[in-house]
Amino acid sequence: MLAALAHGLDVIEFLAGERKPVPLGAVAAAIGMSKAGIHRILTTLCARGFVVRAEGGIYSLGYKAWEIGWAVPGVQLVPRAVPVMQRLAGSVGDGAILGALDAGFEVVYLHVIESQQAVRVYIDVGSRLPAHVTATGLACLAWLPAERLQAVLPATLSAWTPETITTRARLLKELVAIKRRGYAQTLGTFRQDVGGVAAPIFGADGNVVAALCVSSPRYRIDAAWNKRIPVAVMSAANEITGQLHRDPRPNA
Amino acid sequence: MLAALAHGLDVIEFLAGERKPVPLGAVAAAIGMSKAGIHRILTTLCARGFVVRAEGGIYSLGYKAWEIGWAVPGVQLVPRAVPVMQRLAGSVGDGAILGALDAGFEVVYLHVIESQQAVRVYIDVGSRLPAHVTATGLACLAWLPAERLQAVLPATLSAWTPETITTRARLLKELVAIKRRGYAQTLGTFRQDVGGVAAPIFGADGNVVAALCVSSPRYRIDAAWNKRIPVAVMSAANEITGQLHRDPRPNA
DNA sequence: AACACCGTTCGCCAATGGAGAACGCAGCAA
DNA sequence: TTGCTGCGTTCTCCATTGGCGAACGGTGTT
Repeated sequence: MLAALAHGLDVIEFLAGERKPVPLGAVAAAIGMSKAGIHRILTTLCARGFVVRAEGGIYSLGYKAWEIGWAVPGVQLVPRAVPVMQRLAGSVGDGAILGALDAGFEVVYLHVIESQQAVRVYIDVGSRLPAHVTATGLACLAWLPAERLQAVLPATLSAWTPETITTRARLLKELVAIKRRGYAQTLGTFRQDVGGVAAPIFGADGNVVAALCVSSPRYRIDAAWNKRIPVAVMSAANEITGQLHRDPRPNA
Repeated sequence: MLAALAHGLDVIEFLAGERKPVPLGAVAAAIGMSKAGIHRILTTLCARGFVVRAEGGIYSLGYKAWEIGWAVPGVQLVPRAVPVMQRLAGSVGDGAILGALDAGFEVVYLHVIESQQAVRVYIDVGSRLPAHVTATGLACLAWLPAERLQAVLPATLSAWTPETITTRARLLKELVAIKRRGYAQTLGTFRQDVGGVAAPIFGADGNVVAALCVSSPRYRIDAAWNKRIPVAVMSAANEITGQLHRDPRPNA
């Protein structure tokens, strides 16, 4: 491991976590390095535009970092998913969430359209959850080629609530059911009072690239909800898939 | 400058430019380092999730990079601007672009809603242009506090077309006019056959944080366009400003 | 079967990263 | 005004470690 590079990434991650300009001393304290060392790192990062330096030596992430983020393979689907998500959120009256698998068994949220309801489910763009606790994750896993699934399945599944799927057998069985049904549904597996429905989005090569999810507070999930939402989510996800097939860009 | 860190950033930028998985050898060739060295860099980046390694040693950017991008101060306005941009694009029948000042005198495009017209103006999210050639840039500059403006004004203004503003005097005069008028308008200053209208978006602290722009092929810009578009753009920009004031998040 | 072409590992030496101390410059208090 | 304190920055030096060249091991090709 390259210490210098690793420390630089530490600094970037720290600044990202802070989400606001930070003085040099605070960075040094957080990383556990001398101010001199941090100073050199920040100087390098500034020279490359990853960090910007304001008067008096306070530092924050620069737009270069944003630029890099957009170049990650797979995220180009976001701009094309947004209009569809917008419409979905409007028609179901709840928030819409777009997530993808990363690092094997984790879900990253790529985009979020917030619900207009007073009581909403909050999810941050860029946040991560284990795949087996969320509808989004289950939808991605269900359509993963069998050997890829075996490769990413961890030895143990963490229990987030009493209702979380924690055995490999139950998970596999659930994934089969999801694939047959066409969508994933969870109720209380992530937080007890939250449920969600998710459907897969396929890239031009036919592989799952992401999943579209509508999640809602549990008390709002009733027979009527179960009748309307899955259909709406699947049709929206299919629409995005269709767009990706018609007009496949460099990546995604 | 930290060589190790700088090389790591080189690799990240290179992968970002490629926008698709790349074998180790190609990275080494592009950066101009030994395969051994690149290997260590990539290993470090993988360990931190900035890069993902596929079977057989081909590498691409990981979602961690995307996550970091969302933490850049100022980009949080994007999700809230998107619905408004969507509506704007729909009503004017052309594309909408959101851009912000970075590195002093550069405009970075934070989000793009593509026009549905057959003939469109293409702009990539994350791409950069000098502020003085684009309506977006002029709008940001016009509302910049005077001392900030002086600080970022470069000695010379590059000429992109015969119509580009290239003297400091003309630029300052134009900025005053823009501020009075409430929006910036360019015609042929970036590319001869492109024109645009942009209006500023203000953060909760009252400073310009970005500008909203509608740009169009020159031949479509006529009296009717000039009547409709500026008003629509200003009202959309104001709407975003209003949202930022009502609900100021951690940053932006 | 021999070859060519990858990515990966190994070992070595000099370059350089990082600590600590010294510096300069604010803002503040006496 | 004159110290003092808390910053960010600069300097110097030694051990660390970064990066190279070479060797290795796997794959696919001729």
